[in-house]
Amino acid sequence: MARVEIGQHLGMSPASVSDLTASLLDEGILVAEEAADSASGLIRGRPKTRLYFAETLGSVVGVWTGFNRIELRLVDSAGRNRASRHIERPLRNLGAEELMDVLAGTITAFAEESGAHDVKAIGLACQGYVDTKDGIVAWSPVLGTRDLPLASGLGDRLGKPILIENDASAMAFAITQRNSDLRSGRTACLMVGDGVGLGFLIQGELYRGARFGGSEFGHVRLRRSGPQCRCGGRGCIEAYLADYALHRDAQLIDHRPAPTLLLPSEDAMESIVEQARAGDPALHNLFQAAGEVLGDAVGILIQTLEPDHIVICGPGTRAMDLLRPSFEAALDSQTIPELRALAAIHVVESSMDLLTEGVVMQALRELDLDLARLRAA
Amino acid sequence: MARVEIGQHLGMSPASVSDLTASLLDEGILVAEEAADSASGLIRGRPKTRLYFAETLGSVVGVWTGFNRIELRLVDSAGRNRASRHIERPLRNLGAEELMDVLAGTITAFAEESGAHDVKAIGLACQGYVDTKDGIVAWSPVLGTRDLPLASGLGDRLGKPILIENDASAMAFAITQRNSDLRSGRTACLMVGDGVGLGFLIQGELYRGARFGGSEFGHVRLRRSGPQCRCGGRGCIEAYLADYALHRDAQLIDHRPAPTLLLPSEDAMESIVEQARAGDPALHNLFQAAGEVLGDAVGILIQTLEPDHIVICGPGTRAMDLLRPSFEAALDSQTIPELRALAAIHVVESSMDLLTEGVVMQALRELDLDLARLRAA
DNA sequence: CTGTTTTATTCATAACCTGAACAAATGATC
DNA sequence: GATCATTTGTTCAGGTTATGAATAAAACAG
Repeated sequence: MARVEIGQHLGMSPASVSDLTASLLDEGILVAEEAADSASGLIRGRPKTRLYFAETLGSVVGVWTGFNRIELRLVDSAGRNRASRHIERPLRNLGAEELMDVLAGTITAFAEESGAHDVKAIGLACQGYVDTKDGIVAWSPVLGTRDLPLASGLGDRLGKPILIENDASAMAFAITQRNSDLRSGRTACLMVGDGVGLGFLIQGELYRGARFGGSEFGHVRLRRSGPQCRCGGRGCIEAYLADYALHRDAQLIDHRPAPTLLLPSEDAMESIVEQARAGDPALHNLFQAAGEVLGDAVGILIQTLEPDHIVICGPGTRAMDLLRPSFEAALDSQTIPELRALAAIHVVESSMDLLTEGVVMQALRELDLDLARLRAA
Repeated sequence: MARVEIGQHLGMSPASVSDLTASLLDEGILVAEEAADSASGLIRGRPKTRLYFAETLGSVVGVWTGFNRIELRLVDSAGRNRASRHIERPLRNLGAEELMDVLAGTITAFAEESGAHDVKAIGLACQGYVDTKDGIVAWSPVLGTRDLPLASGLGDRLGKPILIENDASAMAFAITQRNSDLRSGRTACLMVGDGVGLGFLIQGELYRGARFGGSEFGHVRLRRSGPQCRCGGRGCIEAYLADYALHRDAQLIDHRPAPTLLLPSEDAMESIVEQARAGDPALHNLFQAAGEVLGDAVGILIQTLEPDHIVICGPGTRAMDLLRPSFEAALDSQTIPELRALAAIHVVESSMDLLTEGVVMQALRELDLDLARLRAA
């Protein structure tokens, strides 16, 4: 970003920006563009010199822990992706200490094999209600324990600051960071995949509820006596829309094999979608019911929060064509048209690896703030 | 509030507060307490001298427009209540121009008979989705028209700035202004009365959705084929809990007379509640079903927003004893216990006249900002 | 009457941002 | 290719705002 643009974003005069950036450049925190790329073409005037964060300020590891998978990503302080990989590893039946040992070991091994010796912080996205201030997983559908002090546990093992975030919030953050339109006003990101989660942002900042967590919108009960959900309740939004729910119901319809690793693979889900597209009426009904629930869910969001943007994202968007007719019918039937019209609905195809991007971005931001604090001292 | 307290609230040093308040005292905007009230008792040290807004800076009229009633209140710039009254007047079948004529006439008459010649602004609370920035009623369950430019229409007639707010938001604001606990964290105020509305506050500031309106939570559909709602939909929260809904169903049970003025009076509602308390099983069931819906509604709020405080307010709290058993059962059955435990639930008995207090407070605040702008210029 | 406690004020100072003028770097034009 | 227009970035003096430290003021305690 060039100095003028920074000024416009912050509502500051160019003079101030120049002043502040000069000292940051001196300290090596920022680096100026090598310029002379020319080929700028038709713009008159002195060309902008963009400023970047130096890439030598340390790197950050972003981690997503799923039901049976760990996604890892290494990013340097300039925001460039340095390495990423994922590991199949069931985490379901581990005790608290064991879980943290496995995570710490995996992260250390990943950093080493990526040749990163300057890891400054670790960002972790996980399912459930996360106390983002104290780094505690207050409740999770996949962990047996509750009030798990994940940040301090990993911090003790790795000796680095740990940032924890709900996975849907992390994805919502990544998506809004990529699309500046979504950073103005209120944006509700509904992530459909392994589960259903909501990340809600006001003017680009993640909404925080009590204990500084996000939302457990996926476990809102839509149908009093609906299907079983893994949270223990019945009729939750998730119990219709999550991969595990769709696969469970598909198994009853056509006796396909149960997933080998507890949760269905992407291939297994694709196969359900393909067969439904090919015309299998029972599977088609499955997606019709899911679409209806999605419409009801978005309807609740509109009537309650009246967001400017609603984003439907996550692997579940793979079946959006099958969901759409019943989704739109349900949405229209339950919202006041004048209010419905105020919300723009976006479908963003995104896989789970966007999650690590989200937590990395947040961890980098925290790092920046730390830098600011260091400089102040 | 004393200077020290102002400093604590604003996170400023006493020196700065002293400096700023001195100039405001000079200009006559603030007035210092006459002190020497003594009787302070056990506190050592120099006694605080509280500062108040002068009462000579003009007054504000707060108005609530209901289905068949107009509530009015006159408050001076010191925040003291000067006059209030209410008028029975059906507003339902008026056209836009006619409605604004009636309102303007009523407000002028009220100000005159109260001897207020220094009315500086008017705050108006009304049902429906209100664009608080442009002063437009985008949608309302009681008005035929949509996108009614109420603020500019009344502004033209009265020649004064008009502030419009959703009625539930106005009541929520008044309640949080009275109880400082509710101004920290996130507070969801569910107002049950003529209709059902939600005012949601984050750190004491009203949440604004798209077009700067609030929430139409009362028209979230809880039951797919539930009872008819006045919004045109079916199974809305309001269609179970609002006075008109309870009275409509009570009429079917015991053939009581229809309300004379479209909406049931407080007496009529009291009589239903009394008979249910006395043991009428069908009426008792009515409140049981309503309590269940209230529990589901609060459950959605907890799972979606995870507020620190939930306030149930409005005339509907008159039957809280009847609602409570099914309310708590429904709430517990649909929320994750760990999340349920994070929200404190308060029941605040409040009648509709608290609404005018809410809009007056907001209008006064706007006036203060205007003052600040004037001083700056 | 002196000491303690809390509130409020004074004042020099530091931090921060800004407008205005100016320098720099490019495209456009004749 | 010299000059002008246009946009970016810098320098600098000055204004606003908040602050810490010292001090005064107003009460109670013993």
